[in-house]
Parts: sequence; structure tokens; C-alpha cells
Amino acid sequence: MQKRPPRQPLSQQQVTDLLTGHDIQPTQQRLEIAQVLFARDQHLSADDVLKQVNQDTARASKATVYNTLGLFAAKGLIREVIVDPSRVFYDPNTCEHHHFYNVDTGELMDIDADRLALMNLPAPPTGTVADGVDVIIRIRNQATA
Amino acid sequence: MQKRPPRQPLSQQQVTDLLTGHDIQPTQQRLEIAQVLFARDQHLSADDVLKQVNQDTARASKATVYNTLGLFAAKGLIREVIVDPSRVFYDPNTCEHHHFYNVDTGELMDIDADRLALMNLPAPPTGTVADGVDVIIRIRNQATA
DNA sequence: CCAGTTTTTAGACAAAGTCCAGATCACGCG
DNA sequence: CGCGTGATCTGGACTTTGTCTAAAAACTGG
Repeated sequence: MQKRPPRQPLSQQQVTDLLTGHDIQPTQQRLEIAQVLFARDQHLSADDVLKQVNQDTARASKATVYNTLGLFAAKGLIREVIVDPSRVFYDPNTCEHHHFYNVDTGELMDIDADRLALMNLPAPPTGTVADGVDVIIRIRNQATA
Repeated sequence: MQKRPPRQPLSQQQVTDLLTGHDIQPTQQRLEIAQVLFARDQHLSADDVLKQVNQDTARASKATVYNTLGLFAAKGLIREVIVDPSRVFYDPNTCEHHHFYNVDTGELMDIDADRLALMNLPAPPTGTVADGVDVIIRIRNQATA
């Protein structure tokens, strides 16, 4: 866990530093992808990223986008959010926090960690170690009965 | 939420009652599928169910299994568990509870609700209503360094 | 500039799940 | 009973997300 990073579009230099700071070689494609991810607080699917990166001109292939998102997640630069059976979301916010997930709209919203307390987290079974806790509050649109 | 149901293999009659009690027409295929789901406390993917149902002789098609699992979940007979990007698990236990998920093995384990307290659940955004809370503790196998 | 490593790429592939149109089944009714 | 109607089931085509592979390109340290 780390401090919530600033969420203004980042300069080329800032993005480069972000990658190198996480032991990631800053290649052209990775920079492009990181730019998209960190442009603002948002939750993008791999396909969203692919489309945005190649919006105007081709900048990265599908394989590279998938590889890069996996790499970023493994290095702790972004976080995978698994709430929708059909696709993974990637969250540039790696601070401890949780999510509302609107099952009607597919919308995903952050919940600050300090707005929700978890007590008595049970210890992981022997032979295993905790890797993270996800709390998802599923919501629906109110029935306009 | 309801009381944890017994988890011994159920009689034909018990399964029928379970379905009718949830407003589900007890057809032959639905009974077969329910038998598999409620045979014991377990977490099965759609494909697991499909295989088990048709183990010896063909009893239900893929489409029916998917439809039926969706129907059961919509009627509150079982619960969808979304922890693995590649497939949905179905949990016959509809009591309030949470999960350990071993990302190395894909194993899914129950955590009784009373072993973990959630405080200060934030209210859903206006226009929406809560539909359920999922808590997933991701675990890894301990490195045998 | 060269050799070796890392990264990127197009496109084939795989797995989970959905959709469809026709066949089948179930049930109330005459 | 036999019928008609609506619900259910089915195989198979299809879609979507994501993975794999083998070769091309780029980058690195000498």
C-alpha cells in the first residue's frame, strides 16, 4: 500500500519515473499505456485501454496491452479489480480502498478505506499468506415502482 | 439471507421442495443440476456442474446448465462467487459469509460471517440500493524460501 | 558495430458464456 | 384421452476475453 498518487495527467518524465520506480523498463508502449491509465481516476478494462491507446494511431498491439497490464499489476503499479464475470478492471489507485459495483450499469466506484472498517480479519489457513482483501458492495438501481 | 441448509445429499423430494419453495418449476434437468449443487458444501464452476451432471449419461445440455445456474442465482437458491477472472463459481451456501481465495491453487474456502465484522458500511449512492457485500481475502501459498 | 537479451507484434488459438430457432415437454381443458 | 399453448431444452454457431507462439524489432553493454 502506498500514498494515493496525484491524479492529474502526468508529464512524460513523471510517468517514466513511475515505471522505473517500480522496476519496470520504460518502453514506448508502456509509457503510452501508463499515460492512459493514470490520466485520471478511473477503472478501465483491457479493451478500454487498447482502444484508448490506439485511438488516433496504432501504438500498441493487443498482446502488448494485456502483457503490460499484467506486468503493471504484478509490480504493484495498478490493481486488478475482479467484480464482473466478463472482464477485469484495472485501477490506478493502489491505496487501500474498496468498491461499489453497480450490477445494472457496470459502474465501479471507489470507497475510501477509512469509510469502512474490517474487524477480526481471520488468519489465513496454515501454509498460506494473505495477499489482499477485496470488499465489494454490489448495488442495483432503485426500482422506480 | 437464510439459515444454513443441511448439507447431506438430498432426497428427490427435498430437492423438489427446494425448487418449488423458490418459485422454480422442478423440471428433470433442474432437479439433476440441483442434486449436484447441493450434494455437499462446495464451489463449482458451470463447467464442473456440466461435467458432473453428464458424468454417466447425457442429462442436460450446456445451454441448460448455464441457464439453470443463472436462474437459481436470480431466485436466491445459490450464490454467484466472482473471484477468478476466468470463471464464475456457484455456492450452494446462501447464508451470509465470505471467502478465502487461494490465487495459486484456485481453491475457494468459506469464512463464516461471524468470524469477520464489517463496520460502518457506507450507504449506497442515491438512486441505488445495496444488493450484497462480498469480502474476498486473497491468499497465496507460503513461499518455501 | 555486434551479440545477446528484452520487448513487441500479428494472428492463431482457447475457454467461458450467449444466442437462436427448432424440438420437446408439461399441464389444463374439453 | 388428445390437444393446444406456453415453458423448457437442445445442438451448434457465435462472441468476447484473454493466451500463446514464433518471428521481427528494439535496446543493452561492451
